[in-house]
Amino acid sequence: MDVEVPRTIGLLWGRDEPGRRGPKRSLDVVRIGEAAIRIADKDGLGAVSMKRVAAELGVSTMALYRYVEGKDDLFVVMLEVGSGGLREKFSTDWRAAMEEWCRDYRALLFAHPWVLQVPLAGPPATPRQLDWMEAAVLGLEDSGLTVPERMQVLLQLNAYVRGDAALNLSLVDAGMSPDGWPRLIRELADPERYAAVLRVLETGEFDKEDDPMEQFEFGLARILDGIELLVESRRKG
Amino acid sequence: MDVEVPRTIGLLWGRDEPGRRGPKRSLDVVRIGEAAIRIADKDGLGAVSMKRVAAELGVSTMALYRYVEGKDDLFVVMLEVGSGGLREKFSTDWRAAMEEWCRDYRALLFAHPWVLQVPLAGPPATPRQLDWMEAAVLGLEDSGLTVPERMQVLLQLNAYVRGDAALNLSLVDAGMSPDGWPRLIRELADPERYAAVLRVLETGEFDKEDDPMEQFEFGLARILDGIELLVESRRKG
DNA sequence: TCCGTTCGGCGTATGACGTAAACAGTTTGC
DNA sequence: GCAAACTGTTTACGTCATACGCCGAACGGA
Repeated sequence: MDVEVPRTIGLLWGRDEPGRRGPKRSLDVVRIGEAAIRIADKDGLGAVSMKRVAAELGVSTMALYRYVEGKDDLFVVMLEVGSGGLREKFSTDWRAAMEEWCRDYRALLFAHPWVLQVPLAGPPATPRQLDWMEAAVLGLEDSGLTVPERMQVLLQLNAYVRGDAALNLSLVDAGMSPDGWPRLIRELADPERYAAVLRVLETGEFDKEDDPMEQFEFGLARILDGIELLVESRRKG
Repeated sequence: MDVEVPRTIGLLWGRDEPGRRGPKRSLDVVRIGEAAIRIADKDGLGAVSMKRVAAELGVSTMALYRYVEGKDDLFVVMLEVGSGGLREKFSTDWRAAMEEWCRDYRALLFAHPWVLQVPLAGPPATPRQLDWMEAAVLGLEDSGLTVPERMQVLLQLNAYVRGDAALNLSLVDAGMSPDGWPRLIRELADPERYAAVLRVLETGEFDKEDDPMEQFEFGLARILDGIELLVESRRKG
């Protein structure tokens, strides 16, 4: 009835076999992950190559393969090591707790934009990933929601935070001036077929850049409003 | 005051310069995009290489560069060509319209899972991408929401549909049996530190696989509930 | 009609990438 | 001390995106 645990995931859980024979190891998965993260933070996920990470550590490329099965594995390690920043104590009120959770998450994504580009391979299975999940599940525990409903809430919040961050970061990433996109659309779009979009652009509400944080909080409040409806219906009915 | 339009985006808007001298072109961006999509649908986005796309079209690798500036550009074309499936007529009621929009979007993502993996480079700027936006904006037009609020709603729905699809598809992708993940967690997670998560797993609500479509609709309804609150507050107050 | 310009498709070449395999040096257990 | 086990390195291979130069096709002007 044993579960087959992928090797690197085991390592991240501290399941390191004690050293026996041979030379001492000069690295460990965490240091490798930190080096990769340093590169990704500076030059983007695309700049993370085995060679570059090895160089950052002053070691040959192939040395990494003693600690990590391959590049996919390296991504797993990066996600784990880079997923800090979760606060210790959350509010007891479920709504406040969820707000805090989302803000922490958002801060993480803005600090490490590459997280959004890592091709995710399955549900969370490493300690810090689970820390995030634990905090969220715990925060919802006194909400009165059923278990599937709580999972649904998690999905929604997770998706919202990621979506918001992805949009804001991609704008920066595309190197567009704030009014670059509206100008482009006005130039290209057939005014009849895209009447509604153009009408929105004409209001000028796009050019004046609202505070992204404010936008984020507004949307979050709306989502939590919806969830609160559900919570209340579960409490009453 | 001219706007600099990226070459391939111009092509997609039909801004093809009329043929002049030289041999007739044997391809066009749309056929290239279709070939790439055929490959991505079958073997994933990772299998889309210039060589492979060219082979699919019975042409040499370098021929593609006459139509597409590079691989990033190819992705833009793929997104554009693959973004069909939007219905013609939407309900006039904003909520029903948004439901239809989300369902169409979800269907698209399940038909072409690679869409979620394409590194997106900026806001939508091609015809079909804008069709989606037009439909959504139009659907919200009689909601009474302000323009920024409508954009917020769009972001939320977009994020939710993508997040839901990403989760469901990544589970399939990781090749996990339905109970694979819970088993793994139970094996690895410290029962004290991850008490809440483990409590959720114990309910067994995870192993029995709910209909994903039903889950999707449930979550969507909750989000729309939240938006409806906002709509009503704008109508009354 | 003919020629020069222009352009489409192809072949080759380059440098980066991920990683398999063989190797050499070091530590440990017997 | 010797062999096993384990370390990091070197070399090598196949694949990738793509820069460059060539050839021949098609058209415009003469």
